[in-house]
Amino acid sequence: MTSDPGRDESEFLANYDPRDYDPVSVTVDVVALTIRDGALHVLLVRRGAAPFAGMWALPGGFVQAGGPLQGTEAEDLSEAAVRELAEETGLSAKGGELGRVHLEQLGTYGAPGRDPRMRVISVAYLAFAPELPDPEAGGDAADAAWVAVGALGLTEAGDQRPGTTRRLAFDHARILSDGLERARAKLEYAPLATAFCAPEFTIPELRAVYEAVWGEELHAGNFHRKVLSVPGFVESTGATSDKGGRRGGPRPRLYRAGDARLLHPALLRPSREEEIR
Amino acid sequence: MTSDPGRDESEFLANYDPRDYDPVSVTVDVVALTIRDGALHVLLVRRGAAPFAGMWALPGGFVQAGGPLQGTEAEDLSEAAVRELAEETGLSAKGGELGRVHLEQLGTYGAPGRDPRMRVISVAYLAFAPELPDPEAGGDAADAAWVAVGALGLTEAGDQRPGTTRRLAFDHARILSDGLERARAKLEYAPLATAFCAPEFTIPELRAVYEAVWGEELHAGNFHRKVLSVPGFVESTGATSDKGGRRGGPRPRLYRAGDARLLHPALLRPSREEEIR
DNA sequence: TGAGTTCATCTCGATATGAGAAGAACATAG
DNA sequence: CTATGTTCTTCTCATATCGAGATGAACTCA
Repeated sequence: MTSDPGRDESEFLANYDPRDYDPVSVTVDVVALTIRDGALHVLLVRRGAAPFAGMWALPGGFVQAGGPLQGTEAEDLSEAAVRELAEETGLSAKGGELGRVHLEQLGTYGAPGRDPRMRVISVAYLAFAPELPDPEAGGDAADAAWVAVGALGLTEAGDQRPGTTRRLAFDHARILSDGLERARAKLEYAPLATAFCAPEFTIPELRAVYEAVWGEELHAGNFHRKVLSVPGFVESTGATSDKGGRRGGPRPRLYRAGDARLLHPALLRPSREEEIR
Repeated sequence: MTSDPGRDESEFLANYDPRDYDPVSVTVDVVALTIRDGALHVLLVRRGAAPFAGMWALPGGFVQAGGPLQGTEAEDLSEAAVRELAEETGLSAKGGELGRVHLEQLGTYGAPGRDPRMRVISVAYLAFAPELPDPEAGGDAADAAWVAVGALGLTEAGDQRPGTTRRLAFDHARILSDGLERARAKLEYAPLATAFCAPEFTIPELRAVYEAVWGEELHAGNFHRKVLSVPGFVESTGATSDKGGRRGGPRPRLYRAGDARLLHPALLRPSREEEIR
């Protein structure tokens, strides 16, 4: 050990040349989920450039490292996720459509060969959004659309069933599968379902979110009792919706998201018994 | 769209030069946890080289990109985690001491400026190990040791309290904090506590794991009832420990880990009420 | 031998859950 | 306008789970 590590360090930095190492690129990909027409949808872009040109993919792109070659500012990973989402879909980031989305890190995918160009490490993010307008393609994307998750033919193994029309590029089928499983699990113990709703929502709307994500119907009475009994999940606005349901029924009451960060006790999905082993 | 995307793609790859981009490095860091003397310990190395020479850090290092400059094989991220763990601690990877550790991805940290050398993205892994021998320093590490987590003065904000002797390099205090919170949460619904134990263990030993990770005492009778009632958590060996407890008591029975992947119903920690808001 | 500790099991009240029922409010077809 | 069917909201009841405490037997140590 030296008595002056500070000197060692500046000396080290002066002699350090990153170009002596094999290059690795870092990208950010986003699994953005929303509910449309009662079904879970994911935001996809059609690739306009190689590799995998013409195939569908999660919105994403390279992280701006910050340096002289491209003259870009260094950005944190979550900032890169929001930027890519905005660039490739035409949705506005700050205060606009993307202002109310919940964003969290999903995982990082770095198997050798997952990108034919070079060694690419992808940091995947998971986003939950209320119903948003149709996206407009931008950046490298030839097209962009909300696609029903059920139409992608995802298998439990993270693949797509043969015959599925919209094929996903890279290992994005696996990333999407992981994101869906995370969403299903997290709805149990976190108040995330409200992120899919408008600022004011009804209990039946909230139940529709759970049913869309979990893919199974819930007991309306028990769900209602449960949501109101979990402290901080929702709070009443005192108001009532101005219309009844599409097929009849009384006007439901309106609620806001509460201040709880965890749901206790949790809302467990009925089908969990199958997954235990 | 072209009618022959394959040609586009090979053409693209021929013209593609990664050196046109600002460089980003990717490292893997490991939060390796174990129980020693009834307390939770984490594996740390003392840095021998700049930056942060002399400070303590999580074991880790650069991912081998696979390329001509260094002549290394490309490796997946989890392989890199095991390799770094072995290199810097002298523990043997395959079939040896590291053979029985549980490894999972924790998260990725990429804030600009977190490494003074250059833009570095760190993929953090979380490892759960039964009691292992003392490590031997290797690679870039000047020293390596199991350190009691309680002695590091971690705050909820991911910092270290002033006056703590062992200072952590980079943002490793935050990474460690995140790893501990993941461990605490995951013990609730996954049979991970058995990963801290020998192949055969007693219910009181399992309870000691929960108490060490959660930092609170549990009701022995209720814990016993609960563990035996969760399907697939543990299975009886039929045998009985050959000694009683250190301070008396009957000889406890021996169990093995069961085949459950999720604990249902979960074992909820008593103190969770404080974290809800 | 005696005192103190621990394992393993049981009891009891409080709480949570699943399934079903019922009344009131509403949309829509006729 | 009326009749029919749907939906919201609240109940009931049986069952499952949980927290707290108690008990007897087995064991260590002084």
